[in-house]
Amino acid sequence: MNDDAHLIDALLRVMRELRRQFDASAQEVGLTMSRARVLAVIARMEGITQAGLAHEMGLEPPTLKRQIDALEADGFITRKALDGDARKRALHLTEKARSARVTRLVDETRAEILDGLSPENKNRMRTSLERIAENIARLNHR
Amino acid sequence: MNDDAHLIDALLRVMRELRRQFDASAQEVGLTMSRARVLAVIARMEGITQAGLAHEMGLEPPTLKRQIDALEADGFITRKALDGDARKRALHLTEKARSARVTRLVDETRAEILDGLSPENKNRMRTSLERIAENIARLNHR
DNA sequence: GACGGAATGTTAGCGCGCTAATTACTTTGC
DNA sequence: GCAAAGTAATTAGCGCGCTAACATTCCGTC
Repeated sequence: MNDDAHLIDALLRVMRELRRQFDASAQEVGLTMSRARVLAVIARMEGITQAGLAHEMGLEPPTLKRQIDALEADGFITRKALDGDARKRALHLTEKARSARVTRLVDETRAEILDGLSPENKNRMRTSLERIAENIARLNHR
Repeated sequence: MNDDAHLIDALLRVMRELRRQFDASAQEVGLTMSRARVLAVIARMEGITQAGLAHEMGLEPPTLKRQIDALEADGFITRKALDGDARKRALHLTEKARSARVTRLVDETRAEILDGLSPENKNRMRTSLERIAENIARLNHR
């Protein structure tokens, strides 16, 4: 009971600190944690649409739109019109976003944050998180 | 490597969903997750100052100030001047905040979200989170 | 007792998540 | 072929985290 509150407190606190640290690192290349994550997904799925990206990341389209605007303004990505459907816009990385600096810095920061966690612990954590996600989904559909 | 990215993605996603669900539940009594957490800490430490509360929760004072303003405006807490120090202001719950509805709803929502996680899994998660927090702190002081 | 530094709280301004509502286009069904 | 329904992207507006900068009040030292 009280322990449960403590666990959720710890989760929230760690997530805040994680974001803060990641943002501080990402600042070196002109990014934030959220924007770096957007780039990472586009790198995996070049040409994806905004709706597709929002679904892939579990974000709402308006949230994503602002990141995409900022990333485009800063020269990390481009929006291209699609032939078949005038509503959709395909997203692509620029050379700037593909540069080793960006990807390496993100990878290194992530590794440092998870340093010392055994694969078993990571797997257990993933399993617990999935369970929590299921619980929330169940609550949601009721 | 890629698995680490997946783990952090899962963490971020679950935290977003957790906040969304908690906010939806808390709306019934006119609260949000963040504000419910503030009330919970004040309940444990009646008369705490804002700086003390910020430290206790790991939040920055300006972040807390807005929650306190809102909670005071909505009649959940009161600010009282302290005798010895004209800078400090002590925080107290009102009867409204102490009502069973508020505390029970928060407890129930938390329990539902963590339903089905064994004590061992919760402990392992806490341990892993502590490790991550240590890693972040180490990065920070460098 | 006056001065400089520390602590408390506040203000201003930004990033990132959300929902609700709008616009433009596509698809479906009659 | 056209109206209705659905989909992609956008706009507007809110909550919650942050940092930077400021006023006020204490406290320690001289």
